[in-house]
Amino acid sequence: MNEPTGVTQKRIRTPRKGPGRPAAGESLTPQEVTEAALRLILAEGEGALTMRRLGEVLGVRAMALYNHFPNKEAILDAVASLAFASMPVPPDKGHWRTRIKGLCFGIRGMALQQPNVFRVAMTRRVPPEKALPHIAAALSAFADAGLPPAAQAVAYQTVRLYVRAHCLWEIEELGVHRDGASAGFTHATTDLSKTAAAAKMVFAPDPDRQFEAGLDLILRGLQVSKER
Amino acid sequence: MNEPTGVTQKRIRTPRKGPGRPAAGESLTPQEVTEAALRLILAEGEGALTMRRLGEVLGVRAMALYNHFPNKEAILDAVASLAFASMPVPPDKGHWRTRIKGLCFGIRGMALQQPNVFRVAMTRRVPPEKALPHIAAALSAFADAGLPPAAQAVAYQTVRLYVRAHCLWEIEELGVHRDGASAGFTHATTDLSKTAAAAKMVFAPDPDRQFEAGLDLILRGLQVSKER
DNA sequence: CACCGTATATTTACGACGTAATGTTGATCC
DNA sequence: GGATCAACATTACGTCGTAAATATACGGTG
Repeated sequence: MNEPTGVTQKRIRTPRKGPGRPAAGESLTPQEVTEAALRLILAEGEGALTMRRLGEVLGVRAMALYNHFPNKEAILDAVASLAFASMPVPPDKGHWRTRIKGLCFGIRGMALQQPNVFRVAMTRRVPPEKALPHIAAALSAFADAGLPPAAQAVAYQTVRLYVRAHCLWEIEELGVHRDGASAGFTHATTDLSKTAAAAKMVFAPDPDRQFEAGLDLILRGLQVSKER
Repeated sequence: MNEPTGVTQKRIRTPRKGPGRPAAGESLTPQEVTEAALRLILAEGEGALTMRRLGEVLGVRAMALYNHFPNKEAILDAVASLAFASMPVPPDKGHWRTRIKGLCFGIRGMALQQPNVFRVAMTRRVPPEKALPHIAAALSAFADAGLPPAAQAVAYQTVRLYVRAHCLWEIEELGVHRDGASAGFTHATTDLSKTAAAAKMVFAPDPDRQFEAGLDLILRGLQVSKER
């Protein structure tokens, strides 16, 4: 039940013997703490992030962390910001449609590769300036699509919410559980078959196509409102 | 810090004196437990749902609950199912568009009236048969819109994810916090004004219009794919 | 009526959690 | 070279979910 996950979390520094100030240049920084927390979450899920555990990874007792962060919440916020900053932002070149889709697929890529980190990043509220590159890129694309500002805002928010929800749903349904282990597809096609063959599709395991299809659906609506 | 919330949680039955089997007809049922848990969450948020606290409300020690549920997770799952069952399902009459919108607005209504319960219901995975009425109603409407089964599935999933994400975002942004208290609108219009006037809209406090606009955007795309 | 198994509760206890409060050390500055 | 202070350790508190052991009353069976 509590077996090691295979991913070994290296201690960054060997634990110190007694109390007192550490040797010169051996002091902890918020960056180190944040990155260690991110690695811990990446490997074993948010549930594995414990003050004691994080301290252990950093070669320090739990309470030492409170010199750099006011509480655990703040550490998680920092992790979320860091994760957000690591998401790709494609350049402002090409058709607006491909730009938007590139943005969305980039986000989904991170969701699939680092589901635990993604979940933390999406669950917490992140300061808007961390997301500013993405916002700017999206709005620029929607502007190039010929949308007036108000419609840009609606489009951005709609796409953003859809992408977020789909990715969270996908990593949840794929059984990437909160605490590291991964399970098989649950394939919830119980006896919905009588409702419609379509119902099967709703829970069917083709997330790639579903993601793109939903995205295209939204962008199609955009196209229409542009043409009017 | 620990002040009463104004909403008093009544004890359903007075606590018993000693151990042993309760008098006839005084035994707990899973329904009672589930409903009490829902009331607790409704009034004070998921964070207030504690085995001890729930037991207290039911006039019982915490461990007594383990006779009816294997663990706390199961109780939360039951609450989620109960909440899901309480969501309105409009009848299959009228234009498909108004039916879909009615469905969505009904869900959002519950989200705004019972944000804490809604969050629990949306956060946990609920057995598909509990959502079957909604699924059936939505698919029926999309079928009436002339969509083939595959497109019905895409439309359903897209709308579902959007509605869920918007409602969660809204109750989060409106400051209905996880543990009962409500804060003001944070109005995160820091210095994004330089990006575009549209950026302001993204975070602007008009959730009603935003919700409907996003929904219309998606349904507009649907209309197009129907006409082809 | 006496008896007993079973369902339901209480009691006690364990380990893990976040963190408040306090103690201890080494580096740095006047 | 003593005082200051930053960064750690230590101890402790209250809370959590829940495992294990125990006690009681009801429903059958003799």
